[in-house]
Amino acid sequence: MSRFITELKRTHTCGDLTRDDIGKDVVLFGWVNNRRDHGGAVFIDLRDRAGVTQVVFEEDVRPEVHDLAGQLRLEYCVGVRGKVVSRGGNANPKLKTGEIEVHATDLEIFNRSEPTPFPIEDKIETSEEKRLQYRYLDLRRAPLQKTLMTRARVNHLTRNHFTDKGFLELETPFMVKYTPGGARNFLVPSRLNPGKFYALAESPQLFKQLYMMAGFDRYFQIVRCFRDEDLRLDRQPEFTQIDVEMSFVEQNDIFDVIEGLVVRLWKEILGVELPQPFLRMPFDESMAKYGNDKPDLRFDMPHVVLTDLVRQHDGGGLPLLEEAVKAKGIVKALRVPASANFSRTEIDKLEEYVKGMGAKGLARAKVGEGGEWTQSPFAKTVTPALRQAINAACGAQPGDLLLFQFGKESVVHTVMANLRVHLAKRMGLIPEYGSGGQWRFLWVVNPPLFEFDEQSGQWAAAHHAFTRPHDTDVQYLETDPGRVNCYRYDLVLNGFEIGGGSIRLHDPAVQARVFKAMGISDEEAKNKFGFLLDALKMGAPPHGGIALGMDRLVMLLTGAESLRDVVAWPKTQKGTDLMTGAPGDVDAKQLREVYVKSTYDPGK
RNA sequence: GGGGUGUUAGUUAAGUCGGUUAUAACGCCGGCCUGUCACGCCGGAGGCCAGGGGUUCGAGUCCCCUACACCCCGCCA
Repeated sequence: MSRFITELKRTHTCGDLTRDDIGKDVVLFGWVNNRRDHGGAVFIDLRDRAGVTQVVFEEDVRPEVHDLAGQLRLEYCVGVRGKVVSRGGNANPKLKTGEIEVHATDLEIFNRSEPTPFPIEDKIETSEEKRLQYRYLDLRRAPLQKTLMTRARVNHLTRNHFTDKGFLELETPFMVKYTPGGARNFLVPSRLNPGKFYALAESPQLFKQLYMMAGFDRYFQIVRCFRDEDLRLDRQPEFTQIDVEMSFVEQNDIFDVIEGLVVRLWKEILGVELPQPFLRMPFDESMAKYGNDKPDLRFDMPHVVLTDLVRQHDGGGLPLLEEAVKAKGIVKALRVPASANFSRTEIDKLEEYVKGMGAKGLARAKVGEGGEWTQSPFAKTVTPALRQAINAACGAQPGDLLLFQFGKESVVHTVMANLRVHLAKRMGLIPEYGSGGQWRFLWVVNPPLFEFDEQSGQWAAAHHAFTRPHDTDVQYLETDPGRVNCYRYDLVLNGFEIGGGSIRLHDPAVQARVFKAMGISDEEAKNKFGFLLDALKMGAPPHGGIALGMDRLVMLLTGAESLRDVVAWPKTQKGTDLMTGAPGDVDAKQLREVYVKSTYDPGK
């Protein structure tokens, strides 16, 4: 057998060797990244996760080793022993190790490789389907290796940060009792308890609060969470949170700790000094100017709210807008500067784009030299007064294009929020992916505690039922629930929500009033959250916390195009694993064992 | 549940107005080559054009359905 591994231990990685190592006898392990066979000399680029080193096999040194080297092909896994030699005038400046090469005296092929389904190169154009099917090959590629190494550093730095600040890394169960509200849970049938189910934890929320009640004071965990919801570019069914909870704190104390972590990560990983404190923006302002609670502030282009203006002008000759306002809808405009120079075809495409999000259309107006509107469904009927008022509100200049949405608030916000970002990408204000080197962090603060749920006709918790209302708003819990704002906060970066949390409600009396406002009876509350309500009654400290989306942080730190590029083993948009075929069938016996019967009918 | 984009050798792409043998590059196989690093040169193999149905004398190309992947809406406190 070979002396490699047992006797010949690895002395260096493929990224280590420099001019300082010339003359050394070294042992390298790795994969054949490229080969160039010149007959009498075979050149191999040997790759491991640290880098690439050129290895030379010369016929007149060790003929049998040279012959074996002739058999090498891409992705063969090999061990090499040889001498480090200067490349002199043949140095390759593209390689970290480019000043040297290894003149091989021994070679072992640990394993040959069939031709891989796609090349193991930094930039490939292979379909993501193929990449996910052979994920272990995709992960051999340097960009993904770098990303996962960055991910490991984020984990490490996070543990250091919180440990330094006196936090305890404590664990919470994944298999928990189903609690209503929030994300849909994955269910796990209980074999020992027929007909009963566990839920996979969508977050450690309740348990971390209970840690506070147990007196642990400062908790953190880098923890997997599970949500059975539809996937997106930035959403996976299992994902990782940096989960934090603290006792005896207010909102600002949470911000300090988290900003400290983020600043540290950006400094250590990117060498970027982030300005502190991060911007804080009220929820209402974010909704008005950007249409959502996760604005991308790398560019401006705010929404212009025209609802009141339309009302003041009694519709101003625009019956559609008048109707929208009367039906408690809103009217918004977006000013596209003349320099963007959209063609008619492009604007028609924009209209198709917004229709896909539920818009009825995309009303527009081109602003003329005298402020008049052309190419607009509103041009003929709008009163000059309203037109001028809208122009002024938008800051419209001749040649600008105004885009309008009106109607139901939620639709207008969704459409205009997405349109704003879509236009910015088209106008080159932000890159299609990645940060463009701009890091616009902000805290979105003071959102309402409740949302009105039209389906049930009830006020429902906008976030969760244990968020602490502002003390000054508690008085409106019974009379005007929509007016109650709360200590809830989201950390936002470049249009992505990368974290969210709240100060929790630790006062059982206020808690009871919150449940009442949501139409939840004492009995119902006890049934659903009894253990937590009990805990609140026995010396619960004031506490609050936050969870950061660790995968999203890494995605933004590395400029990855999607969460799938920062998760080692991700799921497809339908939640499947193309490599293993999960989720898969189980046989009838397994189902009987857990007292489950499938109602799925493949014929339907 | 809805809207959109895509699917052609192992891989990435081309394929005209529907026309007879579906091209190319990389990879793969065989041969040559001692300074390459996107090595080079000569030769070769490789295709259920995603699947099903339809229109047609004739379909990779036109139509319908399905599957899968991706982006978005809904959903995700």
